Amino acid sequence: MVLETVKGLRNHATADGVYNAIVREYPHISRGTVYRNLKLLSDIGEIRKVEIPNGADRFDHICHDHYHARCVKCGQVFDVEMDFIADLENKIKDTHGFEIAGHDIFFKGTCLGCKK
Amino acid sequence: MVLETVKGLRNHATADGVYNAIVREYPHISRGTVYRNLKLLSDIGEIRKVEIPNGADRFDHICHDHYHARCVKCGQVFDVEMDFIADLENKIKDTHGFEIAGHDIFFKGTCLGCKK
DNA sequence: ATTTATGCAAACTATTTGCATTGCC
DNA sequence: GGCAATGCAAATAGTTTGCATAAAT
Repeated sequence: MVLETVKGLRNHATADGVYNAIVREYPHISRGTVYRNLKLLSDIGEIRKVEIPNGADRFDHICHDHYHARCVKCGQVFDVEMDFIADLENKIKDTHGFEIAGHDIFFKGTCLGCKK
Repeated sequence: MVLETVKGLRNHATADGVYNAIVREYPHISRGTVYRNLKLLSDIGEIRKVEIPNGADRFDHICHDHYHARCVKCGQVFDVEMDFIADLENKIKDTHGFEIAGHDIFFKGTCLGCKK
């Protein structure tokens, strides 16, 4: 049910958003269960956990690798239409032995709604 | 004193790290004061606050724009030796009205110490 | 019956804030 | 005296966890 909900809410739902969506139909569910299942689902790769700097984690149904933008006013997270730079880590001059496993890019700014 | 300490600890200190460093010499200082001064100093641009996905904020003395890598095992944050991509936001195909103010790149992986 | 998941509440981490108090010009 | 900075504790947000109960196999 958590999986269905994450897929349904397309907008990078927070754990709390998922909980709120589910609790409307199943008032007995607890936050603990939501968190546990979100963790489980992202561990097995059914959904993706997007860790946001200075903000609650977001959960998205997996599609392609992509970047995110966060509005500094309302905190909403948006997908960024930009090609994924698969070879970005090759641009690092010296990793000093750090073994890179991946990267994320976050843009910050003001969303359309908050500009008004 | 908070400023001195952030400059002294070069390694992206957390607020707690700054507090711990100061409290050794001034046992009376409170976390609240450290947080308040860290905020103040980063607001006026004396230090830089680096907001980390899924981790405590880090504070650094300002130098150039640069990216960070975080070890998934120990949580330590490292500077990445890579040119800053000033025009990265120009690669976005359609911002949908989102006004970009800046970006950050985070690499994740395993540091030298934790690989052993 | 035995494993597994759930609800609930408490704990935890990082941070902010209200408020009385201290220190300074 | 008056104003800003501090200490302290409580409040907050997001998340995890221990444990007894309830489901599922």
